[in-house]
Amino acid sequence: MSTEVTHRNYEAVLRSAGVRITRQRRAILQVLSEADDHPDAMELFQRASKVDPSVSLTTVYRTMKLLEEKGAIHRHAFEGGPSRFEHADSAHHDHLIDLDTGKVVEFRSDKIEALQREIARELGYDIVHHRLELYGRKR
Amino acid sequence: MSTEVTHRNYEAVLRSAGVRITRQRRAILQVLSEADDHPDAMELFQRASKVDPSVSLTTVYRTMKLLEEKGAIHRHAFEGGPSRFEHADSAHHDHLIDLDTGKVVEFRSDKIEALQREIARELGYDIVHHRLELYGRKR
DNA sequence: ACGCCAGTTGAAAAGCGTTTTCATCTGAGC
DNA sequence: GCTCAGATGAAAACGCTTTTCAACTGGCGT
Repeated sequence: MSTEVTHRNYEAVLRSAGVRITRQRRAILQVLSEADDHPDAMELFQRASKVDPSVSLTTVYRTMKLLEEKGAIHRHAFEGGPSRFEHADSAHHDHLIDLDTGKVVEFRSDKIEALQREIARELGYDIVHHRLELYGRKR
Repeated sequence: MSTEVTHRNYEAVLRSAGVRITRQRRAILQVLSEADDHPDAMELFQRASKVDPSVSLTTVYRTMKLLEEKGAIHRHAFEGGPSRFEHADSAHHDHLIDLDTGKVVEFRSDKIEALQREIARELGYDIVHHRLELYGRKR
């Protein structure tokens, strides 16, 4: 199923980057492919430890850095907390963070994206990337 | 002139918060009121040190925290760098960061603001605050 | 199968920006 | 001037992340 495929994709990314597929990395990639939330390094470490207790937090950070450089994952530094990671294969979206629960909701607005590009152009710039985060509370 | 007025405003904010106006705070407030950029704590420390060498980095942090709590300044944590501060008295705006120079350009879009509120409402949320940063390069 | 060795590992230390601790000082109301 | 809660600087602690380093191992060649 798709978990398997995604998993293999991560491995393929690393393999084609010329890095070794170790026991620890396999555990981290599995956890990563099974995650449908936005885990931070500590959460990934705890989940991966259950798959393979030999995984260290250091290696989680190293692997995330690798995957980020290869473009396989995205790193988000939401306000006042550690970096959170998510698959890069999904379509672009921004985030709404629930201030009470910490829950992260994804959304997407082509209108806003277009307006951003327009504003940047007026200022004489091309956007390389952006960060749009809404912090709110349930009505 | 306006620098004086702004300076006095900061003092008034602190005074009405029941805190003491010390030599060190006066130096920091002066530097802050003369700044028209987005300095970080280290930059404020260096500028304030010239006004009064007895100012410490610790006190800069403490004073910024105070002013932030009182709503007199805004703190921005742009990607991969220390927090940067700016006066809170200007109208709301977002930021475009020049990836080559680090320069920060302010902009404002009521259309984007309205779309953000609309999106949050559709998701069942009220926005408490948001973060919109464009990272780009000169065309 | 086996050896080799560059790449990888965990543990510990270091890094970085920021906050906290603590003993000493000082602003500002009397 | 006195007084003392509040402020200070220096140093330590903090939280997250990266780096160092000696030991280990994946995966190629044989």
